[in-house]
Amino acid sequence: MPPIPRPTDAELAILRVLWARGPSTVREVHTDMADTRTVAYTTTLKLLQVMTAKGLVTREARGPQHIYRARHSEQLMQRRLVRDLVDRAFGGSTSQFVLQALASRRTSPGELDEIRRLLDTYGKDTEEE
Amino acid sequence: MPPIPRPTDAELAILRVLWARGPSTVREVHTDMADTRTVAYTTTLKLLQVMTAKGLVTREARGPQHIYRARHSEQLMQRRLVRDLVDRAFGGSTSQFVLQALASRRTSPGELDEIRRLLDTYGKDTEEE
DNA sequence: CCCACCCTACGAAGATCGTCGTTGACTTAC
DNA sequence: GTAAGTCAACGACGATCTTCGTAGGGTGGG
Repeated sequence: MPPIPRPTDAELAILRVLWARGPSTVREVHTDMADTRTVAYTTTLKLLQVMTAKGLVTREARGPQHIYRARHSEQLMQRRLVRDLVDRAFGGSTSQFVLQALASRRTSPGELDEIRRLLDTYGKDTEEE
Repeated sequence: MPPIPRPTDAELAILRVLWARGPSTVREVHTDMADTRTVAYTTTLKLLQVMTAKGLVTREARGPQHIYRARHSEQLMQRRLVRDLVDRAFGGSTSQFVLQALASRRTSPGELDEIRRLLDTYGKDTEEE
């Protein structure tokens, strides 16, 4: 599959650990997720194997264990997910999308300012497809 | 299931038709979607039956056929989907979310202005769920 | 040497999803 | 009244997702 598949919920949870920790072993990913969800070690392992086959992560052997790392940056994957949702649920309208994002939960004045700042500094770059 | 389930891709496509058309028969939904995807009539019917069981749509009999309507407004469902994605992929950070939304595709100056206007007029209301 | 422990690999079970064929009921046209 | 068309219902199949048990290989302690 040349195109990068959309990660499932469980896969996304693992990716978030990898983005936060950087390259990690299965054990590290698994213990890091134990706070939230409780699954068997082999479940995490299997997920990572499947994700490797899908191209969502890469791995390299180090001694007896493997080091996994997210194949795509967090930002790039986030953009993909956002674009996907905008297309599927908003007919491609970014402004409608942002509107519902603001309305989806009470946004703090601090975050509103942050967003305003983003809007102002936005408009120059469009790299990294 | 008391909580409203997240619609799947196929279900969301049907919901979009219902939101655009208003209450509709299976036939109407099906022919309306024929432009995009081509599936058998019974597939659309089955989806609508499943969605009725899930509580995503309601239906009422009119003569030999049923009239289906989306149970929740488009905006409310959009907010749900957005909140869900913000939680799953952005750790709850709305500003990061909006940033990637802007970066996800080239946003036209018109839309940027529109978003700015939304930001200004935002900050008063916080009703509805 | 053998036991405990860690690692990967693999298969399989159960659930959900999308798809469609078939059936049976009801209407309408001849 | 028979044939054609429309409709809802249902079962089933293949694909995918998530979960876990089991097996097998390697390493270290006693």
